[in-house]
Amino acid sequence: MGPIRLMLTGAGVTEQQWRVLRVLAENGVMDPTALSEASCLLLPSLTRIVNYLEKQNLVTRARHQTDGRRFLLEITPLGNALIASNIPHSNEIYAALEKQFGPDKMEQLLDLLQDLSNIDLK
Amino acid sequence: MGPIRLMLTGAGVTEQQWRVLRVLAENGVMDPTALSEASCLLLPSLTRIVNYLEKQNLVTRARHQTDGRRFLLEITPLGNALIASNIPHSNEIYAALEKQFGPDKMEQLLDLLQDLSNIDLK
DNA sequence: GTCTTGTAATTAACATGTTAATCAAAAATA
DNA sequence: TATTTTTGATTAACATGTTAATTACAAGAC
Repeated sequence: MGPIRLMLTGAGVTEQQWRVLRVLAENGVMDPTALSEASCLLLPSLTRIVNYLEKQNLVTRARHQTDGRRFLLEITPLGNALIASNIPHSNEIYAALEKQFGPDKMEQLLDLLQDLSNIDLK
Repeated sequence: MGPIRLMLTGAGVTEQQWRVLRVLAENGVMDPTALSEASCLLLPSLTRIVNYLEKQNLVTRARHQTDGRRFLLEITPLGNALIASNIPHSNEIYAALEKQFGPDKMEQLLDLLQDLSNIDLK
């Protein structure tokens, strides 16, 4: 995935940081558990990533109003700007990949992977 | 992949260490470059893994006779014993997965992944 | 209300992923 | 042959993956 890596290097974020920001941009406020699920990251990794993104003023962390265990994460305007200025290029790269691979094959592949991940051995 | 992780924990190795040992058991003597390719690891990761496996007396490292830059890696009898005593269980797990997923779908999936990895987005 | 149990998130410790820099040895070139 | 270039492997630095332990708070049971 060379082109994607290039785009991310230009944006100054890693794959995982990009994924976290993109999910937050799409979903608005989320708690760490939901965000980790949606961004395919384990909680310990997400904790470190959010710590870093918070220092860069790309996301904010606030305590939940009623449940003192939970936190609420939200992307900042700076974070949204980073996404907005790179998402077109990102989408172009994905579209080019899908076109070259074949939209039909892409759909087959995603279906098969979904089926595989639903398997519970035993 | 819970069952595989369980097996590996029982054997006392990680996924990557297991892969390196298995490839060496199947292919005999290999240099780091070939081994990294065959075990899907980048060279820096492989270097660390081989360092560890060498300390555990699971592999040996020797200089190449004619090319002073290269090394020759080989699995030890202890390493072979580790593989031999766990490979039957490993094969059972894979067979169960293939059966539950469907051998036809498994083949389709592997073919699609191979095609995808062959794509070179210019 | 106290005690127990469960849950959300973090921290700790170690292994691997990733890119760049380094080093030694081989190969190519003048 | 001396110089340059290339190659094989390692090291360095930082980010993430992974499992276990820990902490703080919430919810239930008594």
